[in-house]
Amino acid sequence: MDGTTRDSDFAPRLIAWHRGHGRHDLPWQNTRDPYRIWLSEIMLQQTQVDTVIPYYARFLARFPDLARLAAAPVDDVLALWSGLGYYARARNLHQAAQAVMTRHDGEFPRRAAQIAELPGIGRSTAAAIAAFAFGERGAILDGNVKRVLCRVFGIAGFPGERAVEQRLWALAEDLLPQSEIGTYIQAQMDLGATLCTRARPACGRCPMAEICVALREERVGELPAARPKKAVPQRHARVAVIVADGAVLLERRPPTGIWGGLLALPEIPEQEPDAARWLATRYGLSAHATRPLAVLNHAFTHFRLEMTPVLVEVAGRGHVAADDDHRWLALDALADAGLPTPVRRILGDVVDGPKETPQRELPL
DNA sequence: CAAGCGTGGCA
DNA sequence: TTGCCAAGCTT
Repeated sequence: MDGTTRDSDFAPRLIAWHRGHGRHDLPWQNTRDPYRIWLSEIMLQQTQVDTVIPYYARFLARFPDLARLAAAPVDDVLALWSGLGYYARARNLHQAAQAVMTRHDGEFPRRAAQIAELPGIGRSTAAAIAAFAFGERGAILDGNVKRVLCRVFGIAGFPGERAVEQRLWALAEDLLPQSEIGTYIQAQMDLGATLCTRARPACGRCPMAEICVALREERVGELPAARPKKAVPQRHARVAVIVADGAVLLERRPPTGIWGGLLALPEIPEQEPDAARWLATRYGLSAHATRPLAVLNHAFTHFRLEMTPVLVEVAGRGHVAADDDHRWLALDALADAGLPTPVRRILGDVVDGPKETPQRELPL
C-alpha cells in the first residue's frame, strides 16, 4: 500500500467480503417484491434488525400485499406499529400505499426518483428499494455507510452536519460499482452492522483493514465524530386511567407532536389538582373512586417524561361517545390498539397488577 | 436547516 | 443510573 485509500479498492473488497461473510437470510432478503423490501426499509429506519424482525412478520401476516395495506384503516396499521416508535413512519407507509394504488395504478414505481416522491421515503431509502427490487444503480447513505466511510476515508466532523453529509453523498456516489449493485448495498449495511460497529469494531476481520485511514491513524474510536451534546429537558404529565365496565377511555393524540395520531391516556391539566372535578367538567363523568398508580419514567431521544397515572373508576360510560378521537378500549384487548409503549405499560399494570419490585418487608 | 420524532440495547 | 445512538425523513 502507498498509504492512500483509493476509491477503486472499496467496492471490489466489499463485494468479495460479502459472499462469505455478509448476511443472506434476513426475512426481507431473497425477494424482489418491492412491497416487502419497502416495508423492511421503513421499519429499519433508526431501528435495529433484531427489533424489527418480529414486527415485520406480524405486519406481513396482517397485510400481505400493498393493496390490503392501502385498504386498511390507519388505526389497524398503527396497532401493528405499536411499540416500534417513530409512528409517522406508519402513517406515511399507509398514505404511500394509497398513493401507489391511486397514482400508480397499484404498481410500485420502479425508479428511485419516483419512489422518493412517496411519503416517508427519502433519497437513501428510495435508492435502497430501487437497487434491491429493480437493480437500479444508486448510492445510499444510512448510519452504517456514514460510519464506514468516515473511518475508511478518515472523514472528520459530525456526519449529521450539512457539509459533512454532502461530502459523504459525493463519496458514496463515486464508490458505486458498475454491477452487482444490490449485493454492494447490502454489503455496506452488513459491514457497518456486523464488523464496523460503533463500539468495539472488529477491525481484525475487516476487509477494509489494509486501506482504512482511521485504523492506520488509530482514530477508529474518534470516527465518526459524535453528535454535539445537548441538554435533554424533563417534562411531566398527569394522565387519567378512566375505567368503566372493564374498558378504558382513550383519546387520540394530535396529528403532530409526540405519538401523533395514536390513542393515549387523556392528560389532566397541570393547573387542575382535583382529578374528579376535571373528569366531571371535561367528560361529564362522576368518579366513585380515584387512586394514584405507579409513576413511570420514559426517555425519548430529545426529552424525558415523568408520567403520573391516576386510576379513576366511574360507574358507567355516561355520554362519552366513541367518536373518531375517543374510544373505550376493553382492558382485555390491549394488543389490538395502537398505543405508545408507556401507555401500554401503565394499562398492563392495571390489568395484571404492577410488576413486583424487590423490597424489604416493612416493619409493623 | 437544525430540530422533532420512539424505543431498546449496551457500556 | 445515565448517556449514546441505530437500515432517516419531514418541516
